Amino acid sequence: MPELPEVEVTRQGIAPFLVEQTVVDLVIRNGSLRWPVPAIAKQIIGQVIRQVRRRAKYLLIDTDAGTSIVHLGMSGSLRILPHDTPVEKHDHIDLVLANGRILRFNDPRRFGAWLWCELPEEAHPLLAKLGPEPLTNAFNVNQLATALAGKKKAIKLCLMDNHIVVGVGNIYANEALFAAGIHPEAEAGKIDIERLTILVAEVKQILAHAIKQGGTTLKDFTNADGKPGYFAQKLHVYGRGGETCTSCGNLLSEIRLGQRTTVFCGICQAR
DNA sequence: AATAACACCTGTGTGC
DNA sequence: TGCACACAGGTGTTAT
Repeated sequence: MPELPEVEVTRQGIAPFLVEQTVVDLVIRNGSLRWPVPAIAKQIIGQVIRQVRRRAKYLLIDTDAGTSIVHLGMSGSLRILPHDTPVEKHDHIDLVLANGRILRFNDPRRFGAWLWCELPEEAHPLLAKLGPEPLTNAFNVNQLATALAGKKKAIKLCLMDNHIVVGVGNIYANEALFAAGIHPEAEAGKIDIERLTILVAEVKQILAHAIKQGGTTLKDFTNADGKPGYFAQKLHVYGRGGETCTSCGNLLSEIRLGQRTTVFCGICQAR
């Protein structure tokens, strides 16, 4: 489900209900996620939540004793609900708060994760090797050009590589390349600096705009209040293979790159 | 070292 | 109606 905008929308939605709250319980109904939810995750019980941060697509729930590392995978969601809300299918975990609310983790495919890490979490293996955040100045054309130098694989695969830049998944990789006029199969190391400059700007612009729109709801993404995102209405290529290009009217091409559906305009994104 | 393929899992849509 | 299959917003692990 979520790429960076959806995770950030989730963070913004849940944070006000969590910060400064005491955790009363952690109910694990099904700890069989991508990795087993460790027993030590219950260390959060009795702690006060200090802040809720995001690194890449990971949500970090900070307490004085440690940090819960939560990932939504492909189909995960987090909702703030009254503590007595009936449990539905795939409601795997509840973080129970002293204020009578719960943070409920639902994830049909169970590709998500709920881990625990003693500070500092930057050293955690999952987070240690991540590239720069796309919405910070650490992601810029110099950094990108350096990271892509000599790379022979397709630019789209590089955009989706967490070592190069985090948070850009299949939807926004397609959209950013269309906006920048770059063919998704273009050899990453051979793209000129002018194009890369545009690409960096488009990645930032598209992600920021998607966050403002509440994220992209393709099927079932909702924010912490249960409301969908509206960015899907602004998608130019994702999910539109065979339809007409919004810029030139040409029929959009659809291929597979790295096992992921890739859509582009052969005219606007010529090699 | 870099790249490509596979793995995890459930739900949904399509075509027969 | 049933069944087989392809595909879905991610990413760590394994193989080439």
